[in-house]
Amino acid sequence: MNRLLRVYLMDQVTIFNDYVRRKGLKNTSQRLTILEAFLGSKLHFSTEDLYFRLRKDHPKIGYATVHRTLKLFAECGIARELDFGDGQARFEPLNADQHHDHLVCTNCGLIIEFTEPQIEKLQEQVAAQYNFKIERHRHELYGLCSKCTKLS
Amino acid sequence: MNRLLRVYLMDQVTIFNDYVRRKGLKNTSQRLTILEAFLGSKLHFSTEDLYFRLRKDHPKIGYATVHRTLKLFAECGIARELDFGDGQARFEPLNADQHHDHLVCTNCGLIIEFTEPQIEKLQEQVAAQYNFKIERHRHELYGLCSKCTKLS
DNA sequence: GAAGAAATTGAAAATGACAATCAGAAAGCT
DNA sequence: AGCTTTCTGATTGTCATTTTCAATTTCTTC
Repeated sequence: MNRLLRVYLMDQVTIFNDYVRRKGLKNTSQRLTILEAFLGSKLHFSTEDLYFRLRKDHPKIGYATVHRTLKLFAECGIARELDFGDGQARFEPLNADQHHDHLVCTNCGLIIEFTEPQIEKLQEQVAAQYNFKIERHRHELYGLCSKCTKLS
Repeated sequence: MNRLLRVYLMDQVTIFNDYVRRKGLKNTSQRLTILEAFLGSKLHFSTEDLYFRLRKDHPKIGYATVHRTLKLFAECGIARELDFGDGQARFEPLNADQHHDHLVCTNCGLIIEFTEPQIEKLQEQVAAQYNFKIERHRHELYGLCSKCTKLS
C-alpha cells in the first residue's frame, strides 16, 4: 500500500470513528470488518455484492448488519448511495475532494465515471436562481457504451 | 380550454392512439379515462395518487390497470417516469419539444422544474468523449427550497 | 477488572412497491 | 353476430429492504 492510499484510508476511518463517538454508537468487530471490505471495494457495489464477498472470510456476519452498516457509512459521509434504477441500491466510497457522476450503459451495465466542473457550476447557478440550497445531486446519463453501440 | 392547450392535448392523444394501433393493442374505456386524468394532472404524481384520484368518479378501475396504463404511456413516449429516491415511481406528461430537470426539496417535497441548455450541451460533450450514446438522463438537485432554508 | 446500562447482532418475519396471474369481460376484425 | 385476441381487476407472487427481538457485545463507572 502506498503512502497516499494509506492517508486516504486513514481519513475515512477517522471520519467514521469520530461519527461513532459523536453519536454514542459502538465500535464492533463487524463494523470494522465491513469498513475494511468497503474501503477495499471496487466502486458501485450493492449490499448483496459486499455481503457475499464478506461471507467467504466472515460467514457469521448477517445481511442486515451489512445493510445497516452501509447506511451508516452513507450517513457519516464516507459512502455515497447510488441508484441506477435497477432496483438495487449501490454504494461507493466517497471522499470530499473529488466528486463525479456516472454514465450507465443500459445494455451491458458498464459504469463510467465522469467529472465536469462546468456542469457543477451551472447547477449552482440554477439553484441560486430559485434560492435553493443544494445538499446533493444525482446526474446520470443512460445509453449505450461504445462497445454496445457497435454491436447494435 | 384555450386553443394551444387543445392542440397540445390532441398531440398526446394522437401519439397514444397511433401507438395502440401500431402494436395491435385495444382502445378501452379505462385507458381513455386514465389518459384524460393523466393529461389533466399536476406534474410528478405517483401511481397511487392517480389511482385514488380516479376512484372518486371511476371506482371500478383497479390499481393494476392504472399501473399498467402509466407504463404504457411511458412506453409510447407521452409520459416520463421519475424516481426521486423515495421508493415511489412518479410520472409526468411529456412533450417532445421541451425537456426539463428537477430541484427536489428534501424537507417539504417541493419540486421545481428547470431547464439549462448549456448543461445538456456539456452532457453531450462528456458522452462524446467516451463514444457513449445517450438515450436518456436523470439530473436532480436535492436540498432545501428557499422557504425551508429560512425555517432551518 | 467486574457490573450494569445501552447499543448491536443476526435470523427471521414484516413491509411495501411493483409485477405476474388468471378467469371473466370487452374490443375489434371478418 | 361470431370469434379471436387483448384487457381488466382482484388476488397472489416477488424481491429488496426494513424491522423485530432475544441473545450478545461494548463501554462506562465503580
